[in-house]
Amino acid sequence: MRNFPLDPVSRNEYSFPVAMTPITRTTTRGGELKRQAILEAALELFVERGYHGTAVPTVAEKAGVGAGTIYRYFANKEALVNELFREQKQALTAHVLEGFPTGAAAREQHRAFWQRMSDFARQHPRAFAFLELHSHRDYLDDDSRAVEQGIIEFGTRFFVSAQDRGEVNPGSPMLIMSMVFGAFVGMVRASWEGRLELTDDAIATAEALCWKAIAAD
Amino acid sequence: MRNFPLDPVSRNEYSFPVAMTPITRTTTRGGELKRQAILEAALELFVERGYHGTAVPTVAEKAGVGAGTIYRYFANKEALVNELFREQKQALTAHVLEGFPTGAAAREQHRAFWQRMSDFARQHPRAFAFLELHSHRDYLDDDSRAVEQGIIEFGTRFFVSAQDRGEVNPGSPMLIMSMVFGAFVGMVRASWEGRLELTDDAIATAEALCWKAIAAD
Amino acid sequence: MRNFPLDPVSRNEYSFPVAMTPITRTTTRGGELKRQAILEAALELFVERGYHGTAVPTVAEKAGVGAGTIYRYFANKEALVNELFREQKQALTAHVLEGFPTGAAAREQHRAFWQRMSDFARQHPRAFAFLELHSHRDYLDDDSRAVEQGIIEFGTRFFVSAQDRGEVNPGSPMLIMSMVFGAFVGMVRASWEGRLELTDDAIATAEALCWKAIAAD
Amino acid sequence: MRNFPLDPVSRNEYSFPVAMTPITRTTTRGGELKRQAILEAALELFVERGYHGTAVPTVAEKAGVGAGTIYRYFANKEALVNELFREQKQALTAHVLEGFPTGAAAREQHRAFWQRMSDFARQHPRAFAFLELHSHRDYLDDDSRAVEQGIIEFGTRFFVSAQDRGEVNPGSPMLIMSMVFGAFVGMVRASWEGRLELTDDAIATAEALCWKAIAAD
DNA sequence: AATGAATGAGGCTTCATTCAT
DNA sequence: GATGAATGAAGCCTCATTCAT
Repeated sequence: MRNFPLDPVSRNEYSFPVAMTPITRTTTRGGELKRQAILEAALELFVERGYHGTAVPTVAEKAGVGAGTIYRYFANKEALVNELFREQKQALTAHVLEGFPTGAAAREQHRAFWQRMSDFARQHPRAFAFLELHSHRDYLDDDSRAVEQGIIEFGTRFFVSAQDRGEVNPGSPMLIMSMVFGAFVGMVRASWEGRLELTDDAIATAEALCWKAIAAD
Repeated sequence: MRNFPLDPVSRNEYSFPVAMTPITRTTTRGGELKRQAILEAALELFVERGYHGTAVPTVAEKAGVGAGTIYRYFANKEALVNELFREQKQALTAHVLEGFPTGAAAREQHRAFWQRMSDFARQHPRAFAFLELHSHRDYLDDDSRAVEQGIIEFGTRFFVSAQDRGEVNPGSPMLIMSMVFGAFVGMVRASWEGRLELTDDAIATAEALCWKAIAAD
Repeated sequence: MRNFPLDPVSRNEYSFPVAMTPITRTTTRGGELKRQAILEAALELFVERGYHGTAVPTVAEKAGVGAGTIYRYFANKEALVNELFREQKQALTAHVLEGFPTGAAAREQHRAFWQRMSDFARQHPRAFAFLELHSHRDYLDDDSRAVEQGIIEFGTRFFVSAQDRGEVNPGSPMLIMSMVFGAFVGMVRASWEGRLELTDDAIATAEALCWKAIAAD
Repeated sequence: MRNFPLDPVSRNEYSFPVAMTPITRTTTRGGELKRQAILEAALELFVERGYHGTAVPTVAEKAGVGAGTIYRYFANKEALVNELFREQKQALTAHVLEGFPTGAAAREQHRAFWQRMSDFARQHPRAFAFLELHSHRDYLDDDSRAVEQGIIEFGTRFFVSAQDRGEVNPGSPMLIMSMVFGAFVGMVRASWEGRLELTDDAIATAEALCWKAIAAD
């Protein structure tokens, strides 16, 4: 029926995929504040100009620190972008998964997914744009790829489980997941590019549309 | 009923939106060959490392021409990426629109759209990846943005028209279009990242799913 | 009698140890000229301030080329200092060995050695200072170490051979060689530091002193 | 007979040339300990990588003190290297000169010189390497140059005196001194580079060789 | 027309030094 | 007194662009 490989145990169970480690690299509050300022500045600039298009001193200036200071917190530019990616991807993941109604009906979960993703995209538009509207294949390290893998696996398990319970039509869970997530990203991209507005209505409509596509007949 | 602004004339008509100008900047055939070699090399490299991550001499080397030669065909690096973007976007547009069954039923047109897009994505994976998997906001000029606008407008008009004919459920055409296109991109991205294969079956399934989402009840 | 390890074949034979390759890295004359200008500028500066104390742009300026030009001829600063070291060490070696009276009496050879070394030190004082008055342990690569090894081996073989012929007193050839070469360097260093002058007389005196030290009784 | 300029008074007299000031810059014992730790760390690093190749924070780390602490003991990096040079040069000088048999026969004094130098080189190999195997022309200040001058003058006076007593062959004392010292350094350098071992035998042999070179006929 | 050597501005990073704690 | 986080000048190197050939 489905040739998607998943170990039996996980068929009806899917859970928190990524470590939610609240990293505290520096002991001092001031240090952590500076680290955050650097990450925020980098996020903003990377979204606008991309990783390679952004100069480290520019990040420093926007963060309000000296250029050399960045290297007290990050080994180099690549480490900076990787830590930023991981933190934001984990934040997105946490935003979606914390208190997620894992036991509810599939439709309910689908709605929750769209709701939580939309919340995040609206509250952290740049983080979402950085994560999903840019290609990172160039500089992501293994750790970051692992973090990225986490939410993909979670989504896939959700569809597997929902299919097994007969609430979602059969079909490759990876394909379904990619399309649903793609549709969501497409919506956010349109909003990001000013072609539509992410109102509650729009989101509800989008979610309903998507559900129609995948709901069991 | 729909507040999406479209001039009345175009409601039931949508046609070739973009200039299909087969530009021939250089008179010699050899010149055109070189120009194409440069564009192909640039495409490959931009996909892998991004625009800012790619050095002009690297493009020259991959194209098998001298570094200075690039500047006989393109004013500078930014002009190069813009021409590349336009040519590829226009190629994609042309691939979808040439001989498009404009008069057929919406479902038929939807199928044609998926089919043609998939064809293009499979025949020119790097072109598609360059166009849709990268953020270009940094360097696109007005001309390029206009070209990009073209296919968006075409898609939107299709949905407007199909809605007017009652074949597609109401709802913001821009939202619908963004989600359908997003779903398609999501599918291709998954394939690009090796998470699924773009088989005929997968594409047919995906199209059917999408149609379920938007088909009039 | 002597525990210094040397294969039997080489006992009475010692010959040209290093490749005398007249390297021509760039085809154009202009290129080679620039390369030489860079090496000369580097030599002068390294002698004065040492390798780490010399900035690459300073070398470029003194050589009369752009900073980036240096990297067309040398992979990086370390490659530059290594090529400089090898070229000069080989030049010194060649100066001593070309036409060296290998078959003559030991005293004659000793005289030739002092004569040729002195010639080189007087004609190329900076090259000699760079080679022998600085510590290179920090940045020399294997190739350079191999080149350095060449002349040491040659010297040692000379003493081995002369001892075997009974013209030089027994004793560790490595120790004798190190002391004779050290005495020569000591003399040149004194001259370099302005404490004496390298006149023909001084050199002849020095050679005679040294020979007294090692001549067979 | 000899045109080497030395004031008449000093002809038969040579004595302790340098201030042996045991400087105590800081009152506390702990302070002095820290100062020593810094100097030792610097010595080790300067020998390995040279002055310019060594970063002050690296010295601090190796010394087990904060980076800022170094600046409580030394005005700046250059002051540090100069104080290090002077202390070690004075230590070497003191090691050779304290209790030196000034009145003994020249041969005896020559033996004492080699013996004491060797002792120092074996007990403080890094100090000797720092002092004699590196070029300091870059950063030595006048004080340091004066200290360096001290032992040179002592050595020269010894040879002047020995020549006057007919125990050493005539010839420029500066040349003789430079060669003898050079031969010694050559021997130590060979040992430092692993080409021979500084055994008692080797040292005795070396001293005998040297004496042969300079002894009056 | 084509080349690729040359350039120097600008990018990433280090490090001598300072200063708030 | 001691620390080490912070700084920004300066170092090494890259690369978009030019121009002599």
